[in-house]
Amino acid sequence: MDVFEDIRTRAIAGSFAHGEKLRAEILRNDYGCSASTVREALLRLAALGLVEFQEQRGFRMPEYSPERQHDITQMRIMLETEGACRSMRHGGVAWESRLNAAHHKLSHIESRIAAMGPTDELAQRWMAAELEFHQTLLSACGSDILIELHLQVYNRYRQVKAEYDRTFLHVTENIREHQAIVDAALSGDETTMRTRIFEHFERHLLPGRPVAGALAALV
Amino acid sequence: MDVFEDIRTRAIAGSFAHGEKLRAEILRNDYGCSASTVREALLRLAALGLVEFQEQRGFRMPEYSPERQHDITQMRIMLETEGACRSMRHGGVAWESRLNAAHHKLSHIESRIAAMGPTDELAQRWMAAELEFHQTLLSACGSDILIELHLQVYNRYRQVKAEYDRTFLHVTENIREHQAIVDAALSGDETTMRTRIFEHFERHLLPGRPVAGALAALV
DNA sequence: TTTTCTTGAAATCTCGAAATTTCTGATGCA
DNA sequence: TGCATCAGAAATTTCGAGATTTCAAGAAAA
Repeated sequence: MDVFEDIRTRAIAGSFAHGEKLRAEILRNDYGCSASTVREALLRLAALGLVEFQEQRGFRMPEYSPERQHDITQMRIMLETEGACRSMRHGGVAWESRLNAAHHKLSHIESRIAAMGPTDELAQRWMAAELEFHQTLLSACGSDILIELHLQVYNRYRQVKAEYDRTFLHVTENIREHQAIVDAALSGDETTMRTRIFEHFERHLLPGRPVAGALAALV
Repeated sequence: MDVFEDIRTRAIAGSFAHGEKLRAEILRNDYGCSASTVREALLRLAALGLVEFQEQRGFRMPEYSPERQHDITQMRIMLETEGACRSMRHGGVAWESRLNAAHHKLSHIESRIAAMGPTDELAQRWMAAELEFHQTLLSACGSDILIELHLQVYNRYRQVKAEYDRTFLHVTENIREHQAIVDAALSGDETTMRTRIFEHFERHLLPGRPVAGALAALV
């Protein structure tokens, strides 16, 4: 079993509490491997910001704070607007149809959740489809490093919002907002795209707080 | 000795050739520690993008390509304009004077290099002062994650430009461009700041290539 | 009561050897 | 020659034990 991948998933899905200590000696039991192997996985997660590492003091989950959520959300808005706008320029029809397909898959899952409530299996499929949609949005931007940084921020976002996600309030709004983003992509207007992405994230920002540079014009 | 820190410095300063293989068994000799300790350091560097890691195939330095340089430069422009503009809003006089001090220190070193040529000791001090200046630029932006991502990108940039840096062509232009950025900070005009940062990096972008979203307006 | 010291327990980090996987190049076959 | 196969060598990864450091609780001092 891939220890790194599995711990990463758990760290994102909220299996560990905020601030919880992660002991290699304990986690090894879940995987039947040595503590060193777990330690290796944790070190890599730490470098991605999903786990905190202090020398001689081991690993722990990051603490939750509203400021951290605001900060991460702002960064997602920034990276996704930039990436989406670049994709609009260089992606062409191929990109538009991939985006459409990703949205279709996602909204299908979201409708079922809205109708029958969130089962574990649906929640898991939603996680994958949500990531795929947002990655498709950036996929034609032409910048490897933008895509890489976005994945880092996306993972941290999921981690912060883990328990929020499980409730699936706002599914209906989500469907509408995602659709609005797809429409913006097809319209070809970058300002519309920026606005739509901002609106998608707006409710996760702290109210009454100054908003980022390039974003300010949208408010 | 801190193995991680030292290998990081070497990876940035250009001690290793592009594409060179990094064997833990070899590097351990430089530090008198076990291969596992070196491996741990390399894993962390890999997660930062300074070293490439492939499962069962070890570590190697990233290959150089003009596209990679362009990509990293664009990302630096994006993150630094964003960070600098936010700092201008929230930093106040305290930030302005810190920026002034950092620039003074940097330009002092740059003048000496321009006059007497780049000794090893001056080059090392330049590296530290250059980083400090650009970090000071972002230091009042209020976003931990922006600062963290910027450091990642900055390190990759240094790595890509390692041998270029050692020549110290353009020292004179650098002094002028850094001064122009400080002036923009004092003027309080964000558009000026964006332009100045773009001009500082312009010569490291590929000519005749479409430029990033928010940047396009400046060209 | 509060602070500092001591000390045993627990956690973290390092190590070298063993297990596993990949690489190399030599051999055999078409 | 060109291609597949198969050792042996080399590199990578895993492992558990031992060394080092931190943590926690109680005793001594202020």
